[in-house]
Amino acid sequence: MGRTSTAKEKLISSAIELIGTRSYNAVGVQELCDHSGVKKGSFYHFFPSKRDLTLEALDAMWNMFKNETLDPVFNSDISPVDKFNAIAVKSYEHQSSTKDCIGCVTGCGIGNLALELSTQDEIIRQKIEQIFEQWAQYFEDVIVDAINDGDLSVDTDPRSTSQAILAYVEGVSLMGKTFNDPNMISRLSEGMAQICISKKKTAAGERM
Amino acid sequence: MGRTSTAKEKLISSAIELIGTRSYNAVGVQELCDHSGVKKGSFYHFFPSKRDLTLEALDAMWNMFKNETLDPVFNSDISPVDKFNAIAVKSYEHQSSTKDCIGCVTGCGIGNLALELSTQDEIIRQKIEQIFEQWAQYFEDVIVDAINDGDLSVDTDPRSTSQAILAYVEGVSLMGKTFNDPNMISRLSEGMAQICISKKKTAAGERM
DNA sequence: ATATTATTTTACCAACTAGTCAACTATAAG
DNA sequence: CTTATAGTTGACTAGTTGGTAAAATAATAT
Repeated sequence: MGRTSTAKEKLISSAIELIGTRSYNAVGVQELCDHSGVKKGSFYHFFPSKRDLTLEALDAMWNMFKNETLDPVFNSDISPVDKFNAIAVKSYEHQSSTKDCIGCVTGCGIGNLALELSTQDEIIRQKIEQIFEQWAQYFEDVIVDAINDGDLSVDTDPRSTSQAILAYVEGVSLMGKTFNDPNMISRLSEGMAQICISKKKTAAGERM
Repeated sequence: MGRTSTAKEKLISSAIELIGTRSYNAVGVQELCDHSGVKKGSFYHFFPSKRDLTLEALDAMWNMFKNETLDPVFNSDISPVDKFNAIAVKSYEHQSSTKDCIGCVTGCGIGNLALELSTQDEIIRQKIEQIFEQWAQYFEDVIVDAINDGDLSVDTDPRSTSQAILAYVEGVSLMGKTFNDPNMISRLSEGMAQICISKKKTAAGERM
């Protein structure tokens, strides 16, 4: 009943675009509305607050990333290494085309919000924590596979290793954004592979 | 001539504290002044803008980190691995005591500003890029030492490896802040060591 | 002791912030 | 066609933002 609207969806994609390329605090409700062609009264008809929009934008970002990147790669029938490589290639291509398009590397929209808001908004922090846990789960599953296939040492701890890989992915994004250089991302796959290598195998002889 | 003042120093340390635990855009000039016990007119006597304060705060953060953490560790006469371990331990201790003190893990103040402002303020982005380059240089030097000592494969590319380690350090900080858990940082040393391990068969040293 | 200069203070600004509200309008369902 | 309801609109807060201008004050070098 009543009339229908696309305002909510438009606001969410504007939030992804504007907050994603700048920051939460640098983008105001008014700008979000102008960019969406929505009046401020409508904004507050659909969202109790700017924070609630951001929470929904975070969900949308994560779903897009899952559907367009994670699921296609991790559901495909390729080797664990190739899965990491595929993620690295997709990440590079994404940052690279963003740079071509708007002139700057924007990094990971989720990681950006994580650093900006984790100490300021507990609800948003928890949402991002959940997203990161799901994201790391993709890595963990493939690490378990690799251990079972004998491609990785049985000494590898899947959980902490998957978190380390996610940390590395986020760190590389941060470097790419800071240097405004997509090429920073091209080292991603090599580093991910190295993090997987269990230390214990070399404990006897080598120092590092 | 004229009178002397500590206002500038007080403003810089307030900036490090307040912007470091929240964010650039979340902390206003007025709050910086109140926290320093300095009037706004004095603020603009010493700094042309909030951005200029931030630039000086960034310098101060980097110098503190160098003097208190990097130099003591990297100038000491311990093995490369132990140097990485020492950095990891100091990072953990710092985040841990911050959490005890103010209730949250704040991560790396420089990395926080990097993600918040890199796409918005080119001058600040460049300053952080320079800091990261100096920081990576510490890692690069020790990697070269390790190669010369035979502790690391001669195939290791010191430059890209040092950047990868810095990426990992920043990524781990990001995870620690997002999960609000200093224990995230304790995996730091293991990951750093693994990133150093060169895959001996890699074709050529890719650029970063 | 004075002139010089660095610093402090107060009051101010225009633009912007997130958020509110009540009147208005379009529409889908009965 | 009516009515209930979902969505739209524009005007409006109250507080904050970064930044300015000029007068007042304190210290220092001469």
